[in-house]
Amino acid sequence: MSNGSKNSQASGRNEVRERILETASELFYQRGVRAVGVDLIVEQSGVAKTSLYRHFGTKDDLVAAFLQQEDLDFWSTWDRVAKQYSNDAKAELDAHIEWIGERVARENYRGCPQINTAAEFPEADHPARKVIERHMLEMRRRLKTIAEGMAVAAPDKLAGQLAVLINGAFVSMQLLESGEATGLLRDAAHALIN
Amino acid sequence: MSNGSKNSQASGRNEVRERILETASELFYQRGVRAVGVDLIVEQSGVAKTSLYRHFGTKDDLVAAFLQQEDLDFWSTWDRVAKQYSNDAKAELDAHIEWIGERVARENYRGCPQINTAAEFPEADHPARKVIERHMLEMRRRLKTIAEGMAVAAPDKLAGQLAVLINGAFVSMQLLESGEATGLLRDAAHALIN
DNA sequence: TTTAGAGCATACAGATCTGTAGCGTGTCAA
DNA sequence: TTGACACGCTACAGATCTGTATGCTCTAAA
Repeated sequence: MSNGSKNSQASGRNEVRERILETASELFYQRGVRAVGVDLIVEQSGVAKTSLYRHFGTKDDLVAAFLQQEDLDFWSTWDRVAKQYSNDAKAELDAHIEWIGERVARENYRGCPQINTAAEFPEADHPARKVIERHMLEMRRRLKTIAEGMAVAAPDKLAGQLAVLINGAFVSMQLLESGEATGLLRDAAHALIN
Repeated sequence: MSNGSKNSQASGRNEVRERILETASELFYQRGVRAVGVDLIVEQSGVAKTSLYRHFGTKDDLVAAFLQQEDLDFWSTWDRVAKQYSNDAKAELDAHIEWIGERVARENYRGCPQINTAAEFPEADHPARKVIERHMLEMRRRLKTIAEGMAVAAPDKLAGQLAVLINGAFVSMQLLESGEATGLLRDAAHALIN
């Protein structure tokens, strides 16, 4: 029972915190935040409830930490791809569209965590809200940089269109065939650029 | 206190049912479904809890009824607009984009109810799921009909792109300026058509 | 006039939720 | 060796959740 690893706190200093966050992220994403109680997170991560509250204070803060981590991972993938096309904005955009399209087509894909959580927590003062807003603005900012690299007439406008398009792909699993996303996004993006 | 109207069941035969559904819809949409308990709906609609359960069976069924009603209203607006451009697909599309853009810019806009609820209820067998899927497919179907009316090369593909774009607008309040949606959508749609 | 049923009100069962208290144990640094 | 602390475990407080039971009133139809 409990968990496989038997080291209590030997290896990493924040091993417990990470295990909680990982378990919570998986559950929050797959089932929805409000559908997952802290008791379930505690049970599945094999951790004491007191540890969860020591590290995160409240469930709302844990939700914010979840989105913060997702945000970090998302831009980390973005950066890794961007690095390969440092002087070709058009190719960089295509590459982003490709991995995003692939991600959307994955088996257990459940949409963008930021968008999903925004749907669950409308309250403007919820700690997750700040993370979500930052994430959205960052998306448009990065797309604008790429648009500027392509020397289009209105980079900010194109960035907005691309951002809307990408967000649309995140929430349109129901009406896209499996694997349709990448091609659809790419063709749409090219049409918008011209 | 309670409710203004003092007629218990005089006027409409389903007046109680409608009052419950209206109140629930408002609350579900503004606060999120899981955040709203049936007790709150009962209190705000000035109705007995037993009446709620007599009419809707379970909360999940009430959620499905909520989405069904939203679906109905949405296509009702769509049809009213479509009727005015029965022989001009391009103009019809522009008109749809306009009212959708306006809706997205509204003060208390909180996104598409279908998309929001899908984020809250991943379970494939939830009664709301059927409604959501139907709604999404209907969106693409209607856009395809319009695309065919415009005699483009690949109507279904264009319909998919437009549907993704519109869904994107529904979830991108955070990154669009107020009033930016309509113009952005229209220009993007025109670019996609050519 | 009687009867079926729609609605209201209250109370409650039973589950689940977030968060805390109290206590024992092992580790690491002083 | 001793003290600080992170962690686990159990139990619980207090709120809230969905759904049901019970009993009353009023209306509409038979």
